[in-house]
Amino acid sequence: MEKPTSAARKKTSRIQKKNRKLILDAALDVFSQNGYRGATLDQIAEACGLSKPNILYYFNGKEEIHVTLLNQLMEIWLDPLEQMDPDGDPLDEICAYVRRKLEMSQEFPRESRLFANEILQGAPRMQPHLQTRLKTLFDEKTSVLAHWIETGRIKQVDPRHLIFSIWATTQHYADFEAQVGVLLEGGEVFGAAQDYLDTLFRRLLAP
Amino acid sequence: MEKPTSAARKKTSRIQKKNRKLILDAALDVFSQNGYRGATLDQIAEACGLSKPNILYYFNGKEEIHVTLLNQLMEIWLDPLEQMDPDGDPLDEICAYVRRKLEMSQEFPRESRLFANEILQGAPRMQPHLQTRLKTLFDEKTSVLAHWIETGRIKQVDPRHLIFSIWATTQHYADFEAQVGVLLEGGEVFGAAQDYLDTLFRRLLAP
DNA sequence: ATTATCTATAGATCTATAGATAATGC
DNA sequence: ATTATCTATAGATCTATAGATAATGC
Repeated sequence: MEKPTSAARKKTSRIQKKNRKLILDAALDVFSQNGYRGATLDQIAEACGLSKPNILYYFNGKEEIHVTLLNQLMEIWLDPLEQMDPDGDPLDEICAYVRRKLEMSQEFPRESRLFANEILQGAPRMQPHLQTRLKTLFDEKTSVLAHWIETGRIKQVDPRHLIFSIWATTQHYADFEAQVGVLLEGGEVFGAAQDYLDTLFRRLLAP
Repeated sequence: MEKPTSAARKKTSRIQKKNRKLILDAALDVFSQNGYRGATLDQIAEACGLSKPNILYYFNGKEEIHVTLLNQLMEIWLDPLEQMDPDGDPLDEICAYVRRKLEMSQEFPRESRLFANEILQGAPRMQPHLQTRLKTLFDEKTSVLAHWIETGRIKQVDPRHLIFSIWATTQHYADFEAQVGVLLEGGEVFGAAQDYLDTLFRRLLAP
């Protein structure tokens, strides 16, 4: 009799999977552009071609859609930093990390903006994630950087602010795309950005 | 008989000025945290202690409040870059610019977030400003930077991406404060940020 | 038999206005 | 006389549900 909660559902049919994916993709569009409160189910329904009640058949509400997106996002988001290898060449590892982050801005600008929106609003739904998964990874990798500095393999800098500056410079191209677009007026953006950021961090860190 | 439009109003009484300021300050809180669509007149009314209809006595609607804020913001926002002196010492001028921008993040985080929210959503209300005032200033200052590079007073970089990276790294501390706060857990943030960014841009540019 | 979808609508929330009343400035 | 403020509410927009119907899987 009772409608199965999406969590308790046992079998997920092909249609289930497809429609959930459709909804999440449309919701990513809408949430990343309007923020949580600015987004409406109407917009999501329009974007994915399903009716509003049909969307609520797949998700228990607006918030559940948003939270599902943020949870998925966290994994994608941490991946590039996780890949930074403590045993690799320090400068190469850092520059490869910058490159991966910049590629994420190019390929997943909506995800970047969804994340920016959430943090900008004080991370009301993501703070638990930040305090656990992100914080753990951040501490781990700043230790790696600190060790590289101690052993003289890269120059002295504050590892925490180094990471912040990598995040800031790479995500800027997705989050502030509207501004970058106006100021550069056409032309290839990411190639030049890649060259610039590579130079930036090499000159900062090369011993 | 007709209610004077706020634009056409001739005299602005003391109460006028005070209440408009109260409203704009409250609106800055609300818009910067929730974005345009996420903000409500109720929240603004609550925050400034005036009734909703009273707010609409001073402004013709939600949008007018938002636009007024953005217009004021544009001036504050361009000021630090305008101050960069073509006749000063290049490296000092650039580092002083970085310092001013970082101070803005520290002293005016709400303004930074309001701006970020607007750009994140594709700058629907600010694009005209970007295309005129900002674009003009941007072109002017990238020329100055290009000239400094040609004459060998700072190292070779793409001036446009240099400015982007200054914006990104300095504004990050205001816009992503929720994240920075979780990861640094207390302690003085801006002093260390200032040192780091000074080092970053000196090592990038010092000839 | 279960899963998926639709129409209609309840109930909450929002922007904005109407219309009356209080406070202020000549 | 003009400026400032309030109560009440119209009208639009939103989330979510009820209840019926169609499509799919044994």
